[in-house]
Amino acid sequence: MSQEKSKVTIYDVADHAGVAISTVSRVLNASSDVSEPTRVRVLKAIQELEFRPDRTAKSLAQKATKSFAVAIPTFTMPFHTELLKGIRFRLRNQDIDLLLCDLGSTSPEQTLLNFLSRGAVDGLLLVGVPVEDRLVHELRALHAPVVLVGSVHPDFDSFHWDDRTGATAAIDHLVALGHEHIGVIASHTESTVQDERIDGVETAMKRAGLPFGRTHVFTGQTEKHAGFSEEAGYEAMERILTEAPEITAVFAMSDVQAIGAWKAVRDAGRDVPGDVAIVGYDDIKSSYYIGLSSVDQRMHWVGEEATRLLLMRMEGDDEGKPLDRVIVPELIARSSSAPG
Amino acid sequence: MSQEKSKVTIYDVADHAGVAISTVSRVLNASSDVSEPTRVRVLKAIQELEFRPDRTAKSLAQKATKSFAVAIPTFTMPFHTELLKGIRFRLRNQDIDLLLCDLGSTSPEQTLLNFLSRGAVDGLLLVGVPVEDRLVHELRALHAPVVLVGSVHPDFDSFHWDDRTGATAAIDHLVALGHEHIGVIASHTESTVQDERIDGVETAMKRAGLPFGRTHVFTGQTEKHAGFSEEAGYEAMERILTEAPEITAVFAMSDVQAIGAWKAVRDAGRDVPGDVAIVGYDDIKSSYYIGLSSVDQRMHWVGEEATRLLLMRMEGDDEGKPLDRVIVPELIARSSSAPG
DNA sequence: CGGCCACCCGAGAACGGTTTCGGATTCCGA
DNA sequence: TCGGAATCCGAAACCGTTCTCGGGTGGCCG
Repeated sequence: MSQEKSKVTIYDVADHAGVAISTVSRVLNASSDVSEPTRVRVLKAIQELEFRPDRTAKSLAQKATKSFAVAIPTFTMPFHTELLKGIRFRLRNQDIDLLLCDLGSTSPEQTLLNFLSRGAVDGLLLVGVPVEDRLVHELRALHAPVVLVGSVHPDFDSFHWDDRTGATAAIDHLVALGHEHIGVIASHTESTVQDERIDGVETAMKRAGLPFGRTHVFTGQTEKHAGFSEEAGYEAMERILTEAPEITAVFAMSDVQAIGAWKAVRDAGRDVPGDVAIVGYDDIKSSYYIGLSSVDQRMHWVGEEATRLLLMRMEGDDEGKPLDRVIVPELIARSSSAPG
Repeated sequence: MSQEKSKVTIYDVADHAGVAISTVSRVLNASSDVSEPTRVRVLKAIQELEFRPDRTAKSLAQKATKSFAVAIPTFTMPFHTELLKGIRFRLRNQDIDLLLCDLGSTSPEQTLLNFLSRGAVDGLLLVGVPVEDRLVHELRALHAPVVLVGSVHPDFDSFHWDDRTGATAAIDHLVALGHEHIGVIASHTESTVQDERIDGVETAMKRAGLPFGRTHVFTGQTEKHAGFSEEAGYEAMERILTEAPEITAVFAMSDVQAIGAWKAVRDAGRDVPGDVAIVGYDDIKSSYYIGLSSVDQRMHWVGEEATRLLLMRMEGDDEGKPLDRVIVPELIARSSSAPG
């Protein structure tokens, strides 16, 4: 057991095999241009010395890292899990490493800029971050392909959702069940995503000839997770039950909020869907377990496709214009909004 | 807008500022030994050229990547999510990147070996992989600190669970509720973890003077996720309901299986916990939502602490013997095993 | 006025690979 | 027998940093 302290390099292998380092390199990269006898000699030397090429050096020389990053605010949120599963699925036996950059919920922008300033990645999957001018500039400086998920920009490939239609589907469903007074549980933060969904709600309600206004939107006061938490949903529902008892159906901006709302209804001694029907958004795994109706964004599929596209770009497939794919969410009806 | 095609290097900056590259490097690394006037001159040059130091080159020169990997079989499994949250929590504002190596459920060993052969990381958090001799050798070749989670080896730091006690706690709980015929839902794969838990069950049953044997262990036939899936739990429960109707309480090896079992009970027109009480394992988020009793492994805490230790090791803190921390799981009683 | 010590900064050698370029063999047909 | 192409392989440049070492200032003291 020759317990070498220092790392064995390509030079050691070359010495041991009696060849030049370039030959060793050729063997490593399965290049042709090397005769069988010397090939096995080098291979034997590699074996005996237990040589492992250094990843960093290789990256520097080849100007490629064989890895890409997915930057995402709080990757452990339940609805991102499905996305990650999709990414991972596409990556199986691909010999490409995945760098996870969690942007945190506080200042995603800053974290991202900080991260990008390093250029150590062959591609970037940017999830759920609105792309502003300053950011565009930085992304270009990456000199690597970028695929956007959940946001749009003319300069980059993107996958994003038709939030308006998603919300409309939820409302149409509730209206079809006979509900006339529908409340919305939203987060207290500003976001275009949320605005569009509320817009969709308004459209659907108007189309059904039902009243809807800002007074039908409720929020919890909890700061946790920017108002997307279970607690926030619980609080919002409490307010609905006391301030707007005429409401018989609730549409929440996320399943997590919806779950909180459900709990509030139960704690108030009321019944779901008997007294209040509930529809959430995201269709996380738990919703399936507990029977919460929800709007499915096809997260897994998006993860897969976005990764596929990114890999293509990373292999140099430029083919003109950036792609802009719009995903239309679909409602999944379950027991939390069952009829009757 | 000087749209440089090629990347701007430290040489360009040096030229532009009229200094040597070593000086630029000094400025970058906040070293002293550089006078204020030249410092601002270099800084200005960096600004104007929008210079970003290359991460790969830096890593090569410094022999450090400022990143570590967590290798884990299927990182999207719900009970790993909490672990990742803990890791991430410990990493906030740390300027250390996280490399995710998903080992897949098929041949984790091989994937890991393949991944390690690259040595591009300052440390490794190895989760849920039994450490055999061949692997030990490879891990040493990493020349980087390794922290084990969910397995043990005398040569490495490790965090692992006292599965025996965890199982015992679950059984004690059910026994205390008056159950005398208790079934176990297990996966059909071999694993020391599972063996130890079943061992714990036996001990607890024996202590309570109740019968227990291999005939009380049930599995589903689904191959999905090596029998740790919801489907497998469902199938196992079906078998229990028909083959062993005397059983009034079930202990499942994972919450996911328990959820499947619950569904099977419901589909059979029976009641939880009235007809069958259920206790799971892992305490995933969904369990909290649906009221499933479970054994908590303190995943978040473990993730935090393991990361903390790894970071310490990465900073060169060797301090003698590897640490071996045993975590004692605790039972969380909820409605799926409520009395009466 | 000479010597010594800080203080800055530049030259150049690493770091561990890839890749271009050209030289030395060998093989073959003329 | 010789020219030329094909085949293998070595020398050296290169990737973009860090870091060691040493040299040139200027100030201060004897």
